[in-house]
Amino acid sequence: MNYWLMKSEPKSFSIADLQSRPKKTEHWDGVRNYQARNFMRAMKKGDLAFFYHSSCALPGVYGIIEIARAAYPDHSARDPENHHYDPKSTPERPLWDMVDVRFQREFKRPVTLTAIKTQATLKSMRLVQRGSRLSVMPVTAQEWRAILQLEKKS
DNA sequence: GCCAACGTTGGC
DNA sequence: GCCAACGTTGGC
Repeated sequence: MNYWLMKSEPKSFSIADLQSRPKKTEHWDGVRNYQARNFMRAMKKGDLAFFYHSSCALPGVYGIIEIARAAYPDHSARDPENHHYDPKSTPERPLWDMVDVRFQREFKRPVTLTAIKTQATLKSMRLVQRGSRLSVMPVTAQEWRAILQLEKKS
């Protein structure tokens, strides 16, 4: 089983939005970065991910979601009306993928980016590396446990 | 293949 | 709104 972190702007899609969906499940579309896409392709059903809120008052990890379906073509890439439309993606050769995620739980209090940055054991986390802008990234088992520890402390 | 210009991300 | 950092595009 692998661990991940997935970013979303809560204005567009928050962990509360996911919880309110039928079966608490939604597809994670709109990823248009090759490295992030490749990470999604490496995801397996049953993997766990942190739901991270970005570009908001309090950026941080807000809860835990589960990968409910492995990567499959992101149809939003072929919709000219969609903000993430990409004409390079065709039915024969879909360029972009998405996964389905299911709500698992929301933290009582978020583990903020600030808290993560000040935690010595999380200094090497990809999230806080200089210039790291990936919206989907792997998390090690140690980092996963450290974040859960921070949740308890908060 | 180089690289300038441009677009995007995301914290602050 | 600013801006640093990075990715992508496209002319040459």
